[in-house]
Amino acid sequence: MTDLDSDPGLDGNPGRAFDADVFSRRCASRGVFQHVTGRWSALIVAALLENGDPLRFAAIRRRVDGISDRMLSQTLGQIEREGMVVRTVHSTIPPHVEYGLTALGQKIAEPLSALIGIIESELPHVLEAQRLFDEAEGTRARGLHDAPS
Amino acid sequence: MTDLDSDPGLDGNPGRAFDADVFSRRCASRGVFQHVTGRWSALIVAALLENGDPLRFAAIRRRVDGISDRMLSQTLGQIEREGMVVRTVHSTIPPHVEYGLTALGQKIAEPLSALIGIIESELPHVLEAQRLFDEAEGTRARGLHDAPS
DNA sequence: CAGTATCCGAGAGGATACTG
DNA sequence: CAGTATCCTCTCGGATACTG
Repeated sequence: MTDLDSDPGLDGNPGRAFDADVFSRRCASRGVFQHVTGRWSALIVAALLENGDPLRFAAIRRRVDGISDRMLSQTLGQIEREGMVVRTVHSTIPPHVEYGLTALGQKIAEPLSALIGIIESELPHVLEAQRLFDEAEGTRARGLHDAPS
Repeated sequence: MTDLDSDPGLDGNPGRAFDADVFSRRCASRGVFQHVTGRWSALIVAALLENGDPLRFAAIRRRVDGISDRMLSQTLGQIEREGMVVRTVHSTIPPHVEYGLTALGQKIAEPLSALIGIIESELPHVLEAQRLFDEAEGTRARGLHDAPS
């Protein structure tokens, strides 16, 4: 369970096999999962995976449409801390900073990228489902929705 | 791009191939992506996928540790609206309601489940990366972190 | 059992301005 | 260019209480 309290080995033993469980509220993996699936993290790592090579700050901002400087900086810091991206600074003027995926970052990014592909291709079905659902909203209270007994 | 404004076919044509792009702020797929990767949706559909069969309200609440009645109800409603789960009511006393994945829901759940598996198995590495990162915080301002010029 | 209604606080996140 | 700092808003989501 990898409890945050009665912790059997969170302290520096990365080789050990944990029985991590994101479904448990107090497992550390839950927090990591929340971050990864956060508003911006997923899009950023997916953008990096899709690009293949490292990207510069401004390039990521351009690709991840709608993100603010503040959130980009903050989110990059977070996923860097979690070992998913590496930050490389070239001390030139003007500064040149690149962000690239680590091996861990790639592993994480792959299912996210797959998810994005599925959502994009299934979007019409989702929109249609929403339309049907909302339409049925008006049709309420007239004996429906029951499973056959 | 599937703009929400100059919309070329969001109105009831699920067969048509869209050029949906989740990286575009105004593409409808962005919203769907945000919902799917929301705080609870991913855990719920993953729980349903893992279980195989439909689950009852209380069973999901038990599995998705920490979720409140309110958020479970709200999130189920949302993903039902998006066509990922089906709600089946058996009009008995006490009421018996089951939630099961649709085909679409399964497609979505699969990469999420894969992501969960990766995070759980890589958790030790993430924790170690965090430790190293935080440790380096103190080691600042002494000429480091530069890429070789 | 399976929800809905209401209230409320914390924090995610946007806008703007400033810096190395 | 690549950020940080400050402020402020607004949504998410928890607690609690009630219903069919």
